[in-house]
Amino acid sequence: MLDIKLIRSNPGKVKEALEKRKEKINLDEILKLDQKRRELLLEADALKEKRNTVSEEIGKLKREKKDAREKILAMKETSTKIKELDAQIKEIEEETAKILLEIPNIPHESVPVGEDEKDNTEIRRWGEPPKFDFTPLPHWDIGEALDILDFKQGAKIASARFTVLKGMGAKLERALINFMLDLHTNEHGYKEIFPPFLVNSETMTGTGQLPKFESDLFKCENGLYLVPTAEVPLTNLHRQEILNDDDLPLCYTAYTACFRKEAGSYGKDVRGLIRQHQFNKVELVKTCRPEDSYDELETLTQNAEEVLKRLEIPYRVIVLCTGDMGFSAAKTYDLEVWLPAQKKYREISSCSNCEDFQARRAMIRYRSKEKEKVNFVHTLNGSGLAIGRTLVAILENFQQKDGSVVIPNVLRPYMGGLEKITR
RNA sequence: GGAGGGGUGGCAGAGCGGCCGAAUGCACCGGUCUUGAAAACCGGCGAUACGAAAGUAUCCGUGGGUUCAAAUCCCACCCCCUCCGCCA
Repeated sequence: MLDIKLIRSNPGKVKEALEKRKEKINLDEILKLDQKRRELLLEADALKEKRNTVSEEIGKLKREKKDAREKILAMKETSTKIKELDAQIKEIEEETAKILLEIPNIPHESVPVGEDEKDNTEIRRWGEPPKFDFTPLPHWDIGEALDILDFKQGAKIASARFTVLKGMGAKLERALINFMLDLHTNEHGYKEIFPPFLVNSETMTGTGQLPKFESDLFKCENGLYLVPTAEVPLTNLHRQEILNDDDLPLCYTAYTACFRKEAGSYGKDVRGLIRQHQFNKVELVKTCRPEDSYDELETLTQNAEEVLKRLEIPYRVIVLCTGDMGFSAAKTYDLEVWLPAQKKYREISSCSNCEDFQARRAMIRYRSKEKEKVNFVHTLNGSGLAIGRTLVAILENFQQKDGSVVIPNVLRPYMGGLEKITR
């Protein structure tokens, strides 16, 4: 959520920034509402002040057993007027909130301006794409041949975009989760959290999934939603709290299953594990002081990169352009892994600084030691990493001519010492 | 699912419809004392909105209602705790 004061004081700049995201938003209406609200507030406050003083006088008269009927009658009228004004103010505030909750974040000045993914810019590359003396297969072929991925069974027991992992495939998935959590907790200083996979609508609103993106979410009949990412529960852990300066930054990591409807992605990545309704992910979330957030974004991104380095999977880092960024983000780095069968880099992690956008929605604040002032924190999140896509990268990059797949060194302790998955 | 109890400031915990934004304790901040710290003593100490400021208004789980006036009375909902039932 943007600061209404920012919109009020600098509507031109806000509009310009939002246009960089190719977002057409009319700020006139919200400015008009804001103006009206302040006028009504002034009027209502004056009447309330009057009511407060007169009510006190009435109390005094009554205690002295004097007649207060005239004042009471006059206040009855004032009270009615106040009620009317309050109702109007409330309506305007609801209307304002409705608009404000649908406006995306303003991009950071360092973000390249662009239309869509073709305007994202590469920052760095790591590792060499492997050379094969045979035609590398896509992971779905490798997985089915090894009998570790079963797309048919997934479709049978659930629907399309669900997959069953079997045998060493299931174990590899589990190994990846454990390896990543161990790395982030033991070496990167994150605290491990195991949150609920279902959350309420306030929580979804706090991080920006609601109200605008309800159609992307699975909703239960009791009103709870399945989490689309652990970013949601982790960031909301401190919703409506005022945090202590000394406790920042808070660094959390969590494994959760993630659930997405993938509405609007018909025909995209229909084969394989790339785009599923349910997938596993280890997430990184930081809550920090505003002045630290861009440094924290760099280290968070490096923490995610470290996973790929240890797994020896080639990747590149790109910075998303203004037109390709998510709703809540001010700046986003994507990590993309090399997939030999597609001969392409594909997204495996997205690391964002949301600045105070989510903090303002979720009312996450901290008390600054020096200034003795309450202020919004900045929130960051990143995948560290998406498990299913990491499994894809391993299958495709470490495939052998005989159809087997070599297990990356760091995962072997998690696989009971297994070096290779064979039929 | 059934029965009972309860939601007040960072925490604990008072609160006759008007003198309650709210006692008190702890925590925290500043000061005195001390070589330094602790203790003791003195002082300060919620958030939000509007406003240049002074200030004014609002907030006692949430939403409605009664009243000139609600933390306090009424209604609905949510959450927590205890007991019973069911269950991994």
